[in-house]
Order: sequence, then structure tokens, then C-alpha cells
Amino acid sequence: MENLIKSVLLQNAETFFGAQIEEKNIQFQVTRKEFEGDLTLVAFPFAKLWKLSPQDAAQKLGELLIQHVVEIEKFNVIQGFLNIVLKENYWKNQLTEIASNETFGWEQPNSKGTLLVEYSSPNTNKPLHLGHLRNNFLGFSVAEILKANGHKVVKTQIINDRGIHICKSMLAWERFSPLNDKGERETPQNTGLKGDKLVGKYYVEFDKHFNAEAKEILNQWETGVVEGFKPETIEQFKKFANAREGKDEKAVEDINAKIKELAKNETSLLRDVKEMLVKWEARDPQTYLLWNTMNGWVYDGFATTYKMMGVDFDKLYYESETYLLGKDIVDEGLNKNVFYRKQDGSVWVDLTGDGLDEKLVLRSDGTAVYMTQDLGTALDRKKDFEDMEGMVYTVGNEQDYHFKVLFLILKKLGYAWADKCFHLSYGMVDLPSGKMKSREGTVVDADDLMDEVITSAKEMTSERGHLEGMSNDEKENLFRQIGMGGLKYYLLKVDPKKRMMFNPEESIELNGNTGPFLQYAHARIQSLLVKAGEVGEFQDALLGAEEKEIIKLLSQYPSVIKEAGDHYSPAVIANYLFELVKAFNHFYQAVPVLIEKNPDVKNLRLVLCKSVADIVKRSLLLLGIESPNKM
RNA sequence: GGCUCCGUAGCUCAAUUGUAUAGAGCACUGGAUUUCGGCUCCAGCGGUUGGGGGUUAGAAUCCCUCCGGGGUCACCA
Repeated sequence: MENLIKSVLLQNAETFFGAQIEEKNIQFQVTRKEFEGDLTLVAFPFAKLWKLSPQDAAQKLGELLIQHVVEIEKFNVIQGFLNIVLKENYWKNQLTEIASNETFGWEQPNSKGTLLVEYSSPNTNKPLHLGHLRNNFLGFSVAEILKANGHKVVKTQIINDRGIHICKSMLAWERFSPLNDKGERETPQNTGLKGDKLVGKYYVEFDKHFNAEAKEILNQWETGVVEGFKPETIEQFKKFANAREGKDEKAVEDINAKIKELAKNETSLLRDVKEMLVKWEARDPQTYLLWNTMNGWVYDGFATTYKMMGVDFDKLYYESETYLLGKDIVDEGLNKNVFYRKQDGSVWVDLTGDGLDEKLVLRSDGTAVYMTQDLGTALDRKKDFEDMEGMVYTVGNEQDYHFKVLFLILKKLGYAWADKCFHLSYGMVDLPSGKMKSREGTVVDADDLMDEVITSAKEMTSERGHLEGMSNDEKENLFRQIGMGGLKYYLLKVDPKKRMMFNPEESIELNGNTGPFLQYAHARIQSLLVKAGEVGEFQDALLGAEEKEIIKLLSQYPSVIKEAGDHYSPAVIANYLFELVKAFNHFYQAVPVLIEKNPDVKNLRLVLCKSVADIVKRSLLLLGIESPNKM
């Protein structure tokens, strides 16, 4: 309808206005509840054009439009806003169209370009936590939303499976794991621990021993024991120690931190773990075997977690296979004069012209840095998916700068698809107690949290739900659907860019703006439809205010899907759904459906209910949330 | 300190391509069912949109400034 009015105005611009008008001057908005109308046109720009008062301009616009657009029944003008009322038949036709189209609001699948969506991308030395949940739910949902917008989508992740942090877990396991009576070290099999949890345990174990050793060294230094240490180090220590004299508390603390760093560098554990990394890079068979074994445990653990999350991937990238990539791109950049080499052999890119810094892309020893890897990986993906039009990187906002630089370099190197690369940057998840910090043990484990929400869904639903006739498996499945639905909705309803507060109590609520509230509306409609049976024609039905309100909302659905896609934001869909379901509950409370005597009216209401249920179900699916028929 | 993001009701969030009286949920108070699932609905309470200035017919939204908070400024990832 908006497009129709727009084209009428544009086509008749000469006759109406005596001049061409710009499309952006035609602004629509949804008519506010307190005024009569279905659609509102803002008349201020036209007032300027005609040199009339806004009221007169709006009046003139209304008179013009009512002659040219048959669907318009009448209009009214309030302070430069033209409120248009559309004919009842228009809305009934809209409903018929919505109800008859099973993919209403979605674009033809694969009708648009291929996009890679990267999300999750964990380290293999620790289990997944609450932050990963936001990442995974977001990435998965955005991928689904892009599909609904017609894109072909490849879901992917890059697994950070190498580096010093992995070696820390490996070394700690070799050294500190107790042996059982068969002489074996701890494994997921003999402990029953989930693989990622076991490996994470040894990562923590490493840190404990590492800190203890550093403290021991520190004690030696402070008490004057200096044998066995490099003279330079002791020199440095003494310099720091003397610098503490006469300083205030804060300054002393800073200096002590530096001394601690010094001591950490002297630990045998750090030396050994670095040695292990070198061995790994040299493909030492024993180290490689250990690495493979422990990563295998982690992958088994992650697989369980991903399954519970309900996310999946089409293509996996491993950092152990990509970390050497990007060397070619360094040559390419040098050839294209985008990069330059410094005296010491390191390679840099100068982005000061774009308001950024100079950035290193290759170390002086010829090894790659993070940026080099990411450049190489990006090109690698383009090779794997030649029709790739762009990429979405679901990564926390602490890496905003990194991605700005990454995309800029790709652009400077002349890759057209760099323009369609998007950093789906999301804010940190805070707890009521403050920030999540792994060192302080305030991290919320993903598995534990999912278990908790499912358990509380069980407690709450067992009391109030409609569970009669369900098998135990069906019940367990239902609790999972409700618990996970609540959790996902809670994390997705907030604008991704924003930092958000995670309140465990609110996340398991069933009322208000929550996942279960939407699921409940869907389940209630399903039960109604089962009772209703066959649904016939509704041509002669009169449209009530409540019905019309819902049809209006339903007809906005396509633009909601488009907006969610354009902004990579599941929150747009979540907020729309909540509005829709509130309107539906209002309607359902005020208007009888099954008991309605007039068959046309009854049919119309049933079609309306079914359309709402369909949209709710399909949209929740875009958020990764299931809609049970009973709950 | 440089760059960057953010600050909306007691709390959690909408509205940020400028547009009518800034909206929801939670919490709190009071109501609704001879009716289809009460995990429902209705009403009330609650705001100087961090402060100040500017641009505009019109500012939560754009610009400047101050205050407060986060992130980032590694030859880490």
C-alpha cells in the first residue's frame, strides 16, 4: 500500500506539484492509536513545497490521493499529519493473502547472494560460557534471518585449537593428573567428566601451579636468594624493588605487579610450555598425539553443548590449519604497495590516512600475527565458496577495531566483497554481581545454565501445564523447549550491539516479554484450531477493531523480516512478536471465536488465529526457538 | 591520554534513516471469568531521555561541551 501511494505521488508529481519530488520526502508511519487511520503520511515536506500551512498541505494531499487510490475509504488531517483509512475489503483481502501463503513475508530461498556467517569460534582449552551462548544464539538466528531474506547461507566457525593456551592444558594434564589403579591419567572415560570440562580443569590447574611457582621465586628474591637466576633479571628486580621506596600504596602495587611479571617469566612452567609449543609447531609426534587426543575430548564435549543449544555448522575451519595462511597475502600487499617493509624485516600497513594507526601484518621473524591469519582465512573462504558475496563475523565488540582494520585492508587490496563484510558486534553479558571474570570464578557455564533453565521450566510447567497423556520423553522434550525458548528469547530480545544484564531470575520467567509467553499463545491457538475443525469462507464477515488491528500487524511482517535482515538483528523480530501476541491476547480476551454464531465471522476469526500462530511459530524458528502444540 | 561505544521510569529494555502527548515488561496498587487453555486481560502508579548549549517548523535521535561508565590502543588471540 505504501508503495502504491508512493508511486501514485511520484507518477503524478508534475500535475500535483508542478515539479518532481524526491522519494525520500514521502514519509509514512504507523498511525498512532489515539487517532483514526491505518496509515499516516507526513505532510511537512509538502507544505514547504507548496508554501502552504502543514494542515492545508495534508488536506490537499488527502483529496488527491482519495481520487487516485481506490482502496482509500477516507482520511483526516491533524497538525500536518494525513491519516488515511483504508477500506474494509482491503484488509480482508490482506488476510486472505497472508493465510494462503505459507512463507508470507519471506523471500524465495536462494534468490540472493551467498553469505558466510561465522559464529561461536571457541578456544579448545575451556568450556563454553554465557558469553558464548549469546554469540551462538545470535549467529544462528542471524543466519536463519538472512535465509528468510532470500540469501544462501553457509554457517561456519573457526576453532581456535592451537597456541600457548592449549599447551597449558596439555602440560598440566601430563604433569598433574593423578594416576588410577591401572596407571592411567584422567580421561573423560575413566572420570565420567565431559571432555571440555576435563581439559578446562587442567587449564585452571596450570594457572594454579604457575602462580605458585612465581610466588615462590618472588619470595626467594625478596629474601635475598638469587642463585640460579640470570644476573640481568636480578638487576631488574632490584631496580623495581628500590623504586618502591617512599611511593604511595597505589604506585607500589603497580611496581609489584611488574615484579610479579618478571618472576612469572622465570618459572620453569612457562619455559616448558613454550618449549611444548615449539615442539607442536615442529610437528613432534608425541606432542601432536597428545594435542589431538585432548582436542578430541573437547570436541566431544562441545558437540553435546551445541546439540543442547540447537545450533549447527555447515563448514568448520581449524586455526591449526589456517594459522600459516596469510603469508601469500603479505607478498600480494607488498606488490600492490598496500604494505611496506621496515628495516627489521617486519611488514606493516599504514592506515593513518583513514584515521587509524599503522598495523603490523608480519613479525620481523617472518611469523604471522592474528591479522595476517584473518586475512588469509578470509581469502581461503572465498576460494572455498566462489559465489560468496560477503561475510558476517559474530564476535564481541572488544574486537571492533580489529574488524575495522581487517575490512579496510581487504578493501585496499581490491576485494569487492570486502564491502559486504559485516562485524556482528555484540556487547558483553553482565551479571547482577558485575562482570564475568574467569580468574574470579564468576563465569556462568553454558551447560550448567541450560540445565538450570530446563529444570525450572520443569518445576513451573509441572504445576500449571497441560501434560496429561504425555510420555516421559515427550515431557522432557517439552521442558527443554520451554527452558531453552526462554533463555534464547531472553538473550536475543535485546539489541545485539548493546551490553546487557543477565538476571538469572528474569531469564526463567514465563510472563511478560518472554519466550514462554509467546509459546503459550501459540499452544493456545493450536488447541483452539483442533477443536474448530474445518474452516470455511468469510466473505460477508464484518471486521471488528480487534481483528483489524491484528491484520494490520500481520501485514507489517514482511517489512519486519527485511529490517531484521538489514540490521542483522533478531531483536527486531522478538519485539514485533511480542507486540503481535499482546494484540492477539487482547483480541482473544475480548472476542469469542468458537462460540460465535455468525459462521462468516467465526471463520474469519479462525483464519486470523491460524495466521497468528503460523507467524509466531515461523518467527520463533528464526530465533532458534521451538513452538510446542501443548504446554 | 588518543580513538570508540554507551547513559531513556525503582529494575530490564523499546523508540536512534529527526516528526503528534517518549512506549513495553517486571515490581507495586486495584479490578475482570454463566466464554473457546488465567502461563490471560483491563486500569492505576512511575520520566527535566546524565547536565548545559546549538541546528530545525519539529530533537531521546544531528552538532558542540561537560559529567559518568565500558571497550581498545601487543611483534596476544
